[in-house]
Amino acid sequence: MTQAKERISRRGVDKFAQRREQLAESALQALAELGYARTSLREIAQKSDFSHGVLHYYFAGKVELLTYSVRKFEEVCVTRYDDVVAEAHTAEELDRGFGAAMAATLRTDAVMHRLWYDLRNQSLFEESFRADVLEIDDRRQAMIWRVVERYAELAGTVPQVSEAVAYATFDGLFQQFLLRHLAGRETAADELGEAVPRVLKQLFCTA
Amino acid sequence: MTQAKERISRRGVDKFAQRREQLAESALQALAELGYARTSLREIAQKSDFSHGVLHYYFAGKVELLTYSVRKFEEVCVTRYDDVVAEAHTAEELDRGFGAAMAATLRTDAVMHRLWYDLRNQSLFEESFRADVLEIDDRRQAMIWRVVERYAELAGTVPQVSEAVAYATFDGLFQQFLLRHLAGRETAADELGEAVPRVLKQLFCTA
DNA sequence: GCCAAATTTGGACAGTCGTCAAGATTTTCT
DNA sequence: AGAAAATCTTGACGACTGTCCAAATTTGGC
Repeated sequence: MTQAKERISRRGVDKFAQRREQLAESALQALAELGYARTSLREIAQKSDFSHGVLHYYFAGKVELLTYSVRKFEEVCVTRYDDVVAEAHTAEELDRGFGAAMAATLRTDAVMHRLWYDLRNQSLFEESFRADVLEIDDRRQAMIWRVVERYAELAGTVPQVSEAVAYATFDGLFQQFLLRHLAGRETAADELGEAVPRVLKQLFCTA
Repeated sequence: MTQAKERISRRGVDKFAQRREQLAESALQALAELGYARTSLREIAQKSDFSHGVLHYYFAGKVELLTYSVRKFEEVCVTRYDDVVAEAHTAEELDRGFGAAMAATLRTDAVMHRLWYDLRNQSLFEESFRADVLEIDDRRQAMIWRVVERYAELAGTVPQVSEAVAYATFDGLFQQFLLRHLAGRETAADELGEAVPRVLKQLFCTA
């Protein structure tokens, strides 16, 4: 019997925590492929190199595994556009770059974002994930706001909408084109990349 | 043995179809409460006055029941703001009314919209609902566009965004405040009602 | 009121699910 | 190398799922 807390391997790396990472990775893989409703512990184990029983050695139960996986998911999700912000030197560079980055995300990471929306929705029904989901959502909102603020700086204007509204706008945009993209519309990513700069500019319009 | 198609009762009303409606209603009730992932046929039957076996008398299986229910759901969902459009005589009346209507929807029908987002997300994983979901989404988009067009008419301007972008914007807005609302933030509906008119006006800004 | 058709019930079925624990295996330390 | 601890496998459990069906019940035409 081993408690999770007091675990230090000889070489200083925590092997226990390492396995948890590894299993959470497999969990995310299964979730992204199948969706929350159809992902079982046995499916997750099959994506890993272990048998299904091992999950209860590293996690107290399904909810802890999934909660941990959601937290891990966060890391990929909340810093995506930061280098676009860092590298842009003009407002036009920024809005074009932002649009291109979102389009690229849609093209390459569609299934991961499908998972994100699925988990966020589950949090509307289940209390368990809600806190983590809200925290991730806040950090995504902050990520978008960094883009908006940088644009304001570069263009010498001030945003006319709140942080929440700016995030809701781009998130809704992405989700909409994700739906179209996964439904097979080839042009979805291009359309998104084209729409984003225009919407960004519009956030600064004085009505 | 009775086939569904050739069924006409004495009084002209189709009792078979009536039961299907009734059961689909119970299905929607269960789905809205529990979410797609946790809704079973026995749960649905328990919401109705029947036993679980009857579902296979009126529907070929679970997917047909759910598909039928999704279609029924559509009716509630795609004409919600039409009277706001009809009654507004000035641009200001329209944007205020639209905001108030969305806020009211958030307050009274939060669980139904939670269901809608859940089903739309399921369609990203399962082929079965996708066609119906896309059709409903198109009609919701058209509903939003009617508001935008009417506003253009009243204000004497022309919208600067496409139909898809306009819909994505308001849908993202609603979804974001729905999350906050269901997470317990009391002010969410008010904030939404306040944000909507401003966003609507901004769709007409020439960047 | 009778009989056949339509409808409803409740249980059985084959799977799958999360959970758990006993035993086999591997790793680590002396 | 041998003992102890950590790790992994395997099979079992009770509960739940969608599906199907035989029997019970209700309905409608005569």
